[in-house]
Amino acid sequence: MVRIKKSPELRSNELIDCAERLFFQHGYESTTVNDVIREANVSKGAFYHYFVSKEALLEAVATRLAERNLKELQPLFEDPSLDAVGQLNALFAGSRRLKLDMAPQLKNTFNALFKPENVALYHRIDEALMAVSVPLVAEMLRRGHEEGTLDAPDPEAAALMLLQLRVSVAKVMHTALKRYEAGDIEAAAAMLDGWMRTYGTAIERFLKLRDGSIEVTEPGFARAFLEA
Amino acid sequence: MVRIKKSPELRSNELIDCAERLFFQHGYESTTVNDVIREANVSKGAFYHYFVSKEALLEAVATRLAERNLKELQPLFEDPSLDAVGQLNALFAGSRRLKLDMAPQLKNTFNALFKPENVALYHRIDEALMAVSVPLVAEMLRRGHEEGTLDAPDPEAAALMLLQLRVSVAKVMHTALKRYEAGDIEAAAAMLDGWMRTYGTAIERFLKLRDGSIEVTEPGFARAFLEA
DNA sequence: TATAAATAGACCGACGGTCGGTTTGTTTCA
DNA sequence: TGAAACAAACCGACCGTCGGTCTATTTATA
Repeated sequence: MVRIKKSPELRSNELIDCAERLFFQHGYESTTVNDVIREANVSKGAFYHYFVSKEALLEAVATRLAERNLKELQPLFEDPSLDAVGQLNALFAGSRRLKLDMAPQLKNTFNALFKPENVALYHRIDEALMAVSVPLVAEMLRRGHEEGTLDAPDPEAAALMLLQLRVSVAKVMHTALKRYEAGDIEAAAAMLDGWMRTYGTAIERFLKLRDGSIEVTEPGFARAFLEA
Repeated sequence: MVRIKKSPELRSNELIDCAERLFFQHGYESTTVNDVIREANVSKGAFYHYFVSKEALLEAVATRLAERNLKELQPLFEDPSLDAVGQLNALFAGSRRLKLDMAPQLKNTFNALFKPENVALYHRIDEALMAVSVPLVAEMLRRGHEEGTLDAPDPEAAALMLLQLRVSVAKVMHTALKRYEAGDIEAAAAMLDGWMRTYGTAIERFLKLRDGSIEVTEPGFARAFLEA
């Protein structure tokens, strides 16, 4: 094979690119190191020069995903024109926009992430996302508590719990998606919509906000997402 | 090797016994099928006669664990002398008793379950526990809503969310345990106690109960558990 | 030109899983 | 009654694949 040399960062990123694609496409366990190096046109020696193990590659994928997520969220949390509740709502609004824009990829991602052979992938990504999100949300809750716009005893704990609740929404999005694909469209949309509302209610009550102050979803969103 | 024949159920349970022990002791991934059959004194052929894969064995372990959990919880949920809030508190009280009684094993379990090589184990157990718990809790919430002792819109969704919150408590128990083992006893106890209180507050607020009606923990519990 | 980083790819051992065959118990029927 | 037929349980040698290692070679750079 011809010997090609590239800058370390480039190579490393190419490997992570391939891995990310393959992991989501075929699952983490079903993707072999040989698959990755074939796609990336790299020898095994080169691969193990950059990553000590397949596991390390997974971690790199998860970390990069979380970092990108952080970069998107960061500005929102630093916006001084919004109070904490406004930030939360902006977060959900942004999340909705993103979900609609990237619906096809996202659906694919969900399907991949919840496959049993992908628990490792799911877990690592969740861990990485939590690691970057908890401090951000905790800080937001602290500010909101000081402003008096919400009531969050122990912002750290509350942040983790709020983010933990997010998992239940992800779960229900997945089952709703399955149901939609099975043709049960009405039920799927109704379920997703209802659960997202309940999620909003849970947050409102937990943070002692008045009813309706959190807008996790908006009329027609569930359906629009499913049909996108 | 001498040929020993046993009733299928016995054999199968022996295999699950060994697997459970080995999985928790050395981790799921580090435990090989050969390890299991060696401990169980069974040939490979016999093993694959009972389980189609190593994965299937893991599922069996998780399912049995969840079933046992269900058997312990079932009576409590059927106790007619308690209202829904009383049931919840009884649940937490029982859980505390159990935690103190089995503290050593539980600590070991926690350490095993949160090791990175055990995500599959963790995930499967969580899934199995959820599957048996959600209907129970949902039914309890429905009853409570009818009684008027609590306010749970959409009991199914609320049940899943409440149970999802439990994960954050498990996470904090693990970190508190680590901190305790590192010698930071005061901080560990304070952290665990505080977070459990926050968990209680979250539940109270979500279900619109009056402050202090949910007793997730009691004075001195966190410390007692850590020192047990 | 010396040195270290980067790349190549043959190779290894362990692992999950398969397969052909044996043993044991149970059912069927002359 | 007993032997033939069948099914379930069991055995362990074997296989293909996979993550990871190793040695050799090339390339950049100081």
